[in-house]
Amino acid sequence: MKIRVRFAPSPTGHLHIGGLRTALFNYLFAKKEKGAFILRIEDTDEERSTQESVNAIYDGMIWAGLNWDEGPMPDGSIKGDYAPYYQAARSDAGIYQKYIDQLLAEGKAYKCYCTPKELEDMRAQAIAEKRPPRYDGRCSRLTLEQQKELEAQGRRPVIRFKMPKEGETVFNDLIRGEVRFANKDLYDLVIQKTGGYPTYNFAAVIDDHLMEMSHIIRGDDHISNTPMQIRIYEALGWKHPIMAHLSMIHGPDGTKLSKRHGDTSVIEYKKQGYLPQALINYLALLGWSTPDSQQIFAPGELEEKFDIRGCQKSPAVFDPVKLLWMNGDYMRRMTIDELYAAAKPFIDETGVAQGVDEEYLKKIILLEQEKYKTLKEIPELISFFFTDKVVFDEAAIEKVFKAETASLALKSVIAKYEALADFTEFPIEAATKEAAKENGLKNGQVFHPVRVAVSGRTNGPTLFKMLEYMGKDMVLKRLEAALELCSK
RNA sequence: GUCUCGUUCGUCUAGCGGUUUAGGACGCCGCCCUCUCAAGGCGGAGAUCACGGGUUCAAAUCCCGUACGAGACGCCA
Repeated sequence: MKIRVRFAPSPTGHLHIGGLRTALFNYLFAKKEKGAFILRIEDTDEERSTQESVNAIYDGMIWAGLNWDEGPMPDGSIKGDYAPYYQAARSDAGIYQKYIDQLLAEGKAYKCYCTPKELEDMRAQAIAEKRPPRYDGRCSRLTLEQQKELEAQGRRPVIRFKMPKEGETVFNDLIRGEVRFANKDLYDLVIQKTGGYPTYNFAAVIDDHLMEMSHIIRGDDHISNTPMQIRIYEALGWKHPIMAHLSMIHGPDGTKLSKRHGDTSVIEYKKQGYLPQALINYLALLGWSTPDSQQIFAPGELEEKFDIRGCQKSPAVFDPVKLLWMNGDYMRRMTIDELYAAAKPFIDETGVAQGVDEEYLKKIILLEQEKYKTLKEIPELISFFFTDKVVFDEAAIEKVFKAETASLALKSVIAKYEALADFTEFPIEAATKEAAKENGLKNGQVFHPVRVAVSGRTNGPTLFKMLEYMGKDMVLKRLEAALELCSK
């Protein structure tokens, strides 16, 4: 059997973390099984679907590196032999209508004339009477005359699928094993809306079959749809794909991850300076693991090691702190060229290093590589190299410059540095230590004021390299200026 | 309310009947390294495996209940 899986988002907003994870598991499964990963756009919600959202989904997927083998492409072209990949276009092509007509003709579906208001009242009443709020199938008993009468009144019907009411529907879920539903708990769901578009439960079945999906990997919020979809497959005489329901991602409060939890758009993570590889690695580990609990995966390793049997049945809480750690870990593993390329847009955005020589900027970035957790914090950490004046941290002044010996330390260091012909790391270090020794100061009593004087803060890169990169002129200027801030 | 699914350190997880004093990771704490901050190294605290019954010589692991949690119940997907 050819392995074919899909990610089928509805374009009603940005691609979010939950959606990305579903896409990722499908992608990894396809890669691992040497199958095809298909993108299908489920835009049958006429009110909410937008092309803008489709573009946002493309952006998110491409940034995350989840390239699809089939589907619509951002440049407007189409890849794959099962086009169209937009459901609205498929609907316009009459693809769904054909099967609607077939089910109608076979008596497996019927017209329902209930208005949204009537349905809402029915639900409200059912809840009040503590009954399940489901459609009771009343329109299935309408005679032809009654239907004509309602149409004469100007009512437009929806089409509902006639669910079996007895027996049970059982399917074998790849992740959960056997799942059984009593058919009495199913209900006659709408398969075609008044406007002529199919509903999700119907369109997904038709397309998954027509596009020859071998497996359906989706969130377990779809589990209760599954028996009804299976009944539609059967009514059409089709075999259903293998089902696999992923556990949900939860927020810290234990409910399904939503916007207020940080289920923010994938692009927002990009803006916040996360690396796509790190986000993907983190997401892969939410609800999935290898037998040895491996944490960090080299490029291509996830694709190789993914095994759907490692999927967790229970939901996972999204932990931004671990994501942050992982992002930092990925940043530490980057070569300077990689890091520079990734950081450049963030640096340019702030304008802190405008016109700075590339090789020089790389050296500066490298100085604090082990400190970065996101790309976004790089400009702030390196900006003191490029500003005219040092921006001092108040606490640093208080702690370091107010020391009795600060002024003495700076003065002696200035004298030493002025005399230095070779202003590079090791001579600077020797000169600084000499200054300390000659004045009976501990190294720290000199190092710390110098550090604050040139950088404005107490925590920064290794001192002497920093001074070397900064250059003699700037260092001396800053040391002089700092003298003003010291208590005598 | 009904149905479905789930339940191992705070969090992500390993574990698929004996090798378990329940392993790893994040976070937390301590020590080392050290010019600061990080990073790194080492160590520590942290889980009566939700609870109660069974099955078995033996259960975190199998079965049944209970509790709790989540999801679904749309002319949304």
